[in-house]
Amino acid sequence: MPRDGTGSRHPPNYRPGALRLRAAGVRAAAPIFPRCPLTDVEMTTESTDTSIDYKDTLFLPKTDFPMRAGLPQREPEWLKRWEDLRVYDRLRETAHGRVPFVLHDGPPYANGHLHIGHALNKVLKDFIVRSQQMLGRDSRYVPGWDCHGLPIEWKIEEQYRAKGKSKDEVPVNELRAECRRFAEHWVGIQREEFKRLGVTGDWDDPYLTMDFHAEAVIADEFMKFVMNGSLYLGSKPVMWSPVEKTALAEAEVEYHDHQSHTIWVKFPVVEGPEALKGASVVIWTTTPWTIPSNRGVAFASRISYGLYKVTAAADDNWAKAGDVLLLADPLAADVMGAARVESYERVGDAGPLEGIMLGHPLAELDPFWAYEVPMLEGDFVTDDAGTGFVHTAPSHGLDDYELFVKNGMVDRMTHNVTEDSSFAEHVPFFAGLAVFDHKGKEGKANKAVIDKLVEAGALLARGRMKHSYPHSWRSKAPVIYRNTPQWFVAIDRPLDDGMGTYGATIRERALTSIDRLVSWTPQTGRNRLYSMIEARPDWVLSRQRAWGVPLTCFVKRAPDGTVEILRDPAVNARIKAAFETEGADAWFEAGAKERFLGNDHPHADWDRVTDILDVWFDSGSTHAFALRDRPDGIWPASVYLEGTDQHRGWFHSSMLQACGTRGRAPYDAVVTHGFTLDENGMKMSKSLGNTVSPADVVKQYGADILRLWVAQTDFTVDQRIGPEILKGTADSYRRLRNTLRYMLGALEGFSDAERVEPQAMPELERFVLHRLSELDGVVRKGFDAFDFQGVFQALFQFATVDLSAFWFDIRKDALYCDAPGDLRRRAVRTVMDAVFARLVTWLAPILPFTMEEVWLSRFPGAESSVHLVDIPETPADWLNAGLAAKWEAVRKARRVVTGALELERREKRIGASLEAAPVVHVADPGLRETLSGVEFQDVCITSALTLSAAEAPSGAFTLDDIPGIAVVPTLAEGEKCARCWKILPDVGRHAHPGVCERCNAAITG
RNA sequence: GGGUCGGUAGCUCAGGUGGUUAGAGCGCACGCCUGAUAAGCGUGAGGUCGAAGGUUCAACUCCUUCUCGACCCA
Repeated sequence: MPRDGTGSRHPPNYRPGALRLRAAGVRAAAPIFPRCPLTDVEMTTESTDTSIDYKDTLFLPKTDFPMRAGLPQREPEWLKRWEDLRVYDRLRETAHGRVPFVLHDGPPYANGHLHIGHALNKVLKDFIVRSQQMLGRDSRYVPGWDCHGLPIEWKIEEQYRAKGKSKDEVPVNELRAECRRFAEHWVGIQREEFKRLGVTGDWDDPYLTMDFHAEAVIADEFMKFVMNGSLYLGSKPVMWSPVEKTALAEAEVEYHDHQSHTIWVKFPVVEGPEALKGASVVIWTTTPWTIPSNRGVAFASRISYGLYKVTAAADDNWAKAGDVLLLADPLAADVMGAARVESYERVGDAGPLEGIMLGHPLAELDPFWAYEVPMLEGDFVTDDAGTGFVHTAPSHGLDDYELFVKNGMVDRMTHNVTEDSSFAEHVPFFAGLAVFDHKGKEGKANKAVIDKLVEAGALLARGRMKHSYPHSWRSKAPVIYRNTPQWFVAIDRPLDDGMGTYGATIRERALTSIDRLVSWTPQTGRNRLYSMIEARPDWVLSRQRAWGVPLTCFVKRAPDGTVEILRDPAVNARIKAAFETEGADAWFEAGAKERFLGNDHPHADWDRVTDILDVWFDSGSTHAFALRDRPDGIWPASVYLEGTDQHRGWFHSSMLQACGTRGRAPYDAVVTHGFTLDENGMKMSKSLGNTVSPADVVKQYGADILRLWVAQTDFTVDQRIGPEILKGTADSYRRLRNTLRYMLGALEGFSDAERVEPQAMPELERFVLHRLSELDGVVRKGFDAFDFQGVFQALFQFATVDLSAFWFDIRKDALYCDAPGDLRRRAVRTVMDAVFARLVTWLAPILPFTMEEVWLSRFPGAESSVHLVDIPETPADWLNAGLAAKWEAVRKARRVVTGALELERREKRIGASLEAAPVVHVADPGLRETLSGVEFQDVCITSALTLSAAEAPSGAFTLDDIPGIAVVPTLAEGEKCARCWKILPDVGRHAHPGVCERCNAAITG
């Protein structure tokens, strides 16, 4: 359709509803402007003064704030600025005396670059730290690093091997020094990577678990366990590589297929109900070599067991007619099949199995095995494979071991297998025979055991099977479970330490803390930690490694095998003092024993323990040296925040450690986040090529986009990230950025002199104040509940729906065209200023870079920073529920008008809404009065608008969900004001010929 | 294999104790504006609420099973 660009542009065939309106005899109830039916409108009139450009007389938004952010380039500039301004330190000075809030940092491990999980974690922490600060607290954050441990030690060993050296040739403290250098290197790198994300904190003085003070405190905390009697020397099965003759951690193990023997073995009932006399319990195992170390048989009471009698079998068969076997009912047929039984019958139920005693299958051959084998309830027993009974060797399996711990039978641990997986000298028949040889190939042990079982008549069947089996990832050789001496902390031993408020034992204190002292976000975390701590066995503290804090204690071994632990505060004090100045290396120096024992204890009697502490003890102790011992510290921490995997990790070890040394949890609140997956909800992996690294996001989009992604996601469960999602995040960012940009433009030159009191404002502005007050509550509550998603969503919707699409759109006219002294325009700018002050500070914890840019654009200055201010108070009396309800109704009515205009636009009868002057039929008198009081033509952005009490003519526009309102569109009468673009009848009657009355006055001044 | 948690439009999320045609924003399509312009406004199309059973007058909401995914453990 042709356009002349000068005024009204009604097509010749325009058929307005006005005719119908007139025909229906409707009279406008409250005409705002004279209105004329469209049939009376003349065709396009040439404007008389097209030569005059009134644009310069308008007050258009003015700002240098760029529409496009260029975050990747510009963010480093803000970082530099914050560093120069010493923002974090300055806040510490000015916030002194406020209510303290301390998020205690869970230390990441100092190796490798950051991945997306690190970024999520630290950004969430930063949301908390910044929001708490701006909410009026003294919010401190000291980042930390976990520096000891196996992964770093391996790296150094690898370097040695590459040079053809063995780590055994290297003096311990030389190795430790290498490890320290390695950790230092990565702490430096990670620190810069974290800072790049905009994370604020005491980056100049972080805590490291390898700081001398930290090592001294960790040792000191350990010695508290020595002194309170909870430490003991025990024995526990660990993954053991016979080839390398070393224990392996789970991470050092990989699973490959392995060909194993399978055997079905009979254990005769020697003590039990009459019905079971002469019967045998049948077990199935893939590790025949563990049979000589058998100490029990596990069953599950939820499984149904039966007594089965063999009625026919070949004469040369191991299973003979007349044998009575106990088997799980669902598995009986399988077992009989494997045993090549020709026929059998079920002769009865097994009955209760608790308390039944079995004999060892090799007991007949040698008194070595003449002990009772108890039947024990084990919840790990299943009836989907095997026999429904599990042969239990507490020294060679974790389930087995824990079952014995649970039943108080750890004294029955065996020591039958030596370092190279061969049987010890004291084991009859098998001494010297190995499970795996020095190359990891099958040894002679399994075959020998099977032969002896046959000889004893205890074998029911045998076979071979291929299954997934753990191997050393270094030698690729299969591993075994083997018990080794280890140091434990007793979880259930009552501690006489005067800290019994929440329980006598570590477990009691932990469980009470979980229930009564700690708040959980999300709530599911409570149960998770509770059930873990409720069920966990004693804490194994010792590792046979070099890079860590040693178990600083001395032992005396008595000839009967018992072990005494030295408990001397003077010795402990010497150790701590040495560590403070020299670090834990002091323990490994020559002469350390003599130095620490001093003259109080015969040096020959005592041995120095050379194991190092589980790194979980290090990080579990961070609350002692990073909170308690820092001048800026408080205890307990306000909050700990980590991934859900840390229920098993840091939350757990910190809890145990603190319950042993302080009698309660070291935190008041725990926040957990899920894991970050790819766009399809799959785990990220290099091989799948679906990884997203924080560095890539920062480079492509900027840190604020990554932070925005965090804010938009529900962090309490697993989140997704990927190209499409990030693109969406960047879109949201742009939308928000432009809204802020518009405010900057609209506020240009605003001064206090312009301010208007709320009472003097139009209702629309007071409605916006109401929304601010409402949002203030949402933001404060949301930040305190760590609900960043809720906060951001509320603010984003406010910015797009209430501001951009509604208030800004309506008030553009006032902002651009009203005279500067006009009360309405002043009210708009006053409210705009209030919106700005809040929106920018509310968003500052989430988008620190962009909000700083926005802030500086308005308040430039060398000392200016949004991060030095608080979220402003919002007057409670801005809240006005009545007004909110009223504007809810107004906006509904507006929707009907815009709907009607849209139809006109579709039909090409209008373009801009200012071309229209609709008649709005409102059935409800109350609503009609409301609309007449709010300058509804402004709200609808039409040049004129008529409210009518009359019944709507048929054909008037309505919306199903908004009854009682009908709209008849008509065209605005008059000429287009060359300045405000409204079509008004008075245009041409003023000194400035092409403009309306208002504009004429505005120009004239 | 066990335990825990989760699966609502293309994307990010809302949907008290079960109750009218399942909502929002973004994106997309279309239209408008051209004085927020690599912007702004409007309208619209998108969902068998992971699947199948069951309880109920009524289920996205309760139960069971299955499936997919994640974490922890084995």
